[in-house]
Amino acid sequence: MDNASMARLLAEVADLLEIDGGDSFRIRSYRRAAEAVEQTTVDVMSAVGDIARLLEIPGIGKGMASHLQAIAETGTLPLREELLAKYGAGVLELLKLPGMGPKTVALLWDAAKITDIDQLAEAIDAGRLSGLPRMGVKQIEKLRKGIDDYRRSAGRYRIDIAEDEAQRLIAYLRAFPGMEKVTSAGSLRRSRETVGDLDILAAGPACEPEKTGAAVEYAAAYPGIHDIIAKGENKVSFHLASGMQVDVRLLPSASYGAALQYFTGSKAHNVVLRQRALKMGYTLSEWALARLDDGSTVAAATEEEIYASLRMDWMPAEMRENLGEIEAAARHELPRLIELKDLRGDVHMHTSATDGHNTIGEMAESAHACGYKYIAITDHTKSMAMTGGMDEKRALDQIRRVHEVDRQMEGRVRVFPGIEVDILADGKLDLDDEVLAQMDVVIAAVHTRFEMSREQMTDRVLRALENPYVRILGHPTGRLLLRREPFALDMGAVLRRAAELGVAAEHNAAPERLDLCDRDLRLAKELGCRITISSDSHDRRNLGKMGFGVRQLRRAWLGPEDVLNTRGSKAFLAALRPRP
DNA sequence: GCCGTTTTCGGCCCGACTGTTTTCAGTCG
Repeated sequence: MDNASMARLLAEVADLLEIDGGDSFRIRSYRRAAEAVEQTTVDVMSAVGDIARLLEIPGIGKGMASHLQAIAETGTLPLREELLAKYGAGVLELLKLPGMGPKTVALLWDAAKITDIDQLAEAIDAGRLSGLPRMGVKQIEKLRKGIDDYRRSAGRYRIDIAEDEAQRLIAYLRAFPGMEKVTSAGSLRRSRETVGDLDILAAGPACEPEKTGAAVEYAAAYPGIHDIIAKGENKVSFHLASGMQVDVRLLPSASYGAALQYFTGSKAHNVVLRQRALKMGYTLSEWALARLDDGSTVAAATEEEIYASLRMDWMPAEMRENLGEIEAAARHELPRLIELKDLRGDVHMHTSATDGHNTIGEMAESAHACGYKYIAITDHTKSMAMTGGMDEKRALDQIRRVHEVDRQMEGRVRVFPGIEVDILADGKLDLDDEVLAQMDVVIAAVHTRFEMSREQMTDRVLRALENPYVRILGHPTGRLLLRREPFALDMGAVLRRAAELGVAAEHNAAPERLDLCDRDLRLAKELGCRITISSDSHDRRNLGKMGFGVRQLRRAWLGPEDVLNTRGSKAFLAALRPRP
């Protein structure tokens, strides 16, 4: 078992203990241990024999070490089994509903014998919840909506999780002799934020027609399979343990490009492309681009040949949504899209002063190792109490330390003082202007998770933008993909005002955030609002991990000139709203 | 359940906000 799975088990115990009303400090120990196991570079599975190594991991003590040993041995731990037997596994899913915490789960379990989402939905419909403590009309309505949202989003997976699964499977398939080209297609290749199912294409000698038997059997024996949906001559479909559906297609090499084009989509892109082919006297399928009259193949082996035969330039998969890319490719006017290597700095990160794991110096060194020329240190402010957010005095101390590290780096990496300042309910910022004035990078961000009308939220952000020290609007849509409802915001109004004021909008590249969806990013470009991309790193190991974020930028057709941190440090600061 | 040297016991994390409470419990980050 890998660290991540072990961490998940510990986190489950924490959740279950919370429902059970356990000691809050003990619960936190399990949570901390879960985080520790996920973060540590120690491979717990191979270290369980050596208790001293486990104890070296901060947050793991004697008790937790023996739990880890139990997990390694049995795949679970007694406390978890005991609690699962009492409450059922469904309660863990209940916790994922917005507004549903351990106390409410316990209440529902206690008073209405509700142990999973289906039972909750049924109880709501039957009106069995009204009359329960703290279950007013609004609360029940919120739960009903939460269930709907949850069910709608279930079945789609965050891109980073899908990519992980795909890479594992691809590595497995490539190990089979005669399966040479293996790649993912579909929405994963197009870099959608979420992916419904995996499309994996494989070609090579073992995938040629009538020779696929052994390769099919091999694919169907993938260790991660939960159940097989279909198994044919050139296709195997199955579910993974996570519930994700996978289609593996075996293709003759001669048709690889046609299949890759076809299964990458999108559907809308393909429809228009096939119409274009027809007008030119061709027909396009997953097997080939062929002449209508005699059926002879025009192009099939590579995507480039197919697009070229349709008198178009090849385009990156991220663009294939029928949003004008076909016309642009036909006119040979496709824009150059931003690439990871264009980035020269990262301007949003946390240190151990608040909820990060590393010092300023460590972040600076890691940035240098990533090839960055500059970073900004942007810890939290005081109203983010749980993160140890900084008050004015600590913020000033932090500025001094940042300048010190900046000097020590001797120009290898510039280190700018900054802050991720919280926007309070009235639109005011959570730090005095005199302190903000000393920061190079002031990111104003909404951290509320409370329901607020679209108008209120928009108003709140607009007011914050008026503060002259704000230079970047942090993760404006506040989306936590697939987890909670995004808060509604009039993005048009906010981005337009930001553009007027010279405030840049931040695209948070952390895969679980990706705050600006491609639609918002397109909107920003349209409204002339500049963009920054940041890792929001809380750990130096996440510095440089901007790949998924950059792929979203590419989906919005953004080029290096649209994104501010493709510029050098001076040009970057100069491009932000001027400091008063 | 973890941690530490002022401690091997007694700390550990807090503020904003909502709903339903007429004074506060619960959720969230």
